[in-house]
Amino acid sequence: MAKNPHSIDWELHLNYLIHDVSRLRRSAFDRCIKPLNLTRSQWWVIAYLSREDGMTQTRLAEELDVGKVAMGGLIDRLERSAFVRRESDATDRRVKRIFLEPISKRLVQKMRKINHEFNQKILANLNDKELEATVQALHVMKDNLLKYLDATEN
Amino acid sequence: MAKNPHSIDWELHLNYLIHDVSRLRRSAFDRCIKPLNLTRSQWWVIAYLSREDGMTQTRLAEELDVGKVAMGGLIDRLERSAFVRRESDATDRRVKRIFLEPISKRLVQKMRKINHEFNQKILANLNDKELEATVQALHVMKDNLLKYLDATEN
DNA sequence: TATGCATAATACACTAGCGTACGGCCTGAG
DNA sequence: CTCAGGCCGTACGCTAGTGTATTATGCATA
Repeated sequence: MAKNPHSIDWELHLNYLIHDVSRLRRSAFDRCIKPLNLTRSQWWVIAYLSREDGMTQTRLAEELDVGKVAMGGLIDRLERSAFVRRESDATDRRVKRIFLEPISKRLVQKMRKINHEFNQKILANLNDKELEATVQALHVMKDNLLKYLDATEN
Repeated sequence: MAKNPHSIDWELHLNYLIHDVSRLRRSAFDRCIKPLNLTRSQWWVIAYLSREDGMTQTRLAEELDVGKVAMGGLIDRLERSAFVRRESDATDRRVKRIFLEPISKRLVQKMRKINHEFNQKILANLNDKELEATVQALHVMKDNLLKYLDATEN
């Protein structure tokens, strides 16, 4: 490993690591909740709805930071599996509000527990100082990225 | 923010951060190389081929840690855009070897430069100590994930 | 009131990834 | 030599995300 953390090797290493951890976490978590017949993305939709039932599709898309089209598809599939239902808004006929079906509400507690246990496993062998430094560094990177995206927008 | 780094809030925070940074980096980089008419995944294929031209599809899939099917599709698109070409192996008629077309070879240097500048921007405002701690923590998380995936395999 | 702009959801086309199944080819054990 | 099992690439079907265009509705303003 190169000594200078700003060398090309370090850059690549860090980027690959972030990519890998994110990807591995995704597939590990998907496997973890497979028995519930849910995907990670669908899990998130239910989790957000559990805190505020009856959100708008567009609002949900913004909360999860995903395109409206992607959210529409997610809700299609969740509706097909009867985890969720669409209801037209009474006062604004353009909007459709998404509500959890009872089965999803019953799942939420179980999902939270699974999520917690999963995170415990993944964050094992890390002490507080390391976690803190990591969170801080990732924050800086995120800010840099948002600045970049903002600057090159359009 | 909770004081105990192993609280539920911290877990969520860190996980969202990793997810966000990975996702934002992906879209920022995609935007960054858009002028080259390449996607990030296609970029990686060319980058790996530039170090060893004529790799097997399966080998490439392993290197990039992606399924053989996904790799096949990537190469389809790269071949359609004339960045690479498939050649049947002389001695083993099952395998197809992938070679860079001259245009890709000419792109590699430019891509490396773009990549380096991009990383500089994203890692700005981070000192060596923070980077080091982050790399180490991510390594631990990656190991935990690999262990988990290995244990639940099948 | 009428017009014109903004917004909600959707349609369409694309890239990317996963899992499973399959045909063609190689190879090693008998 | 044969053939059984393994490997290479691919077909198919699925989830998920992107961007752009479209339709219907709401709303503000002239």
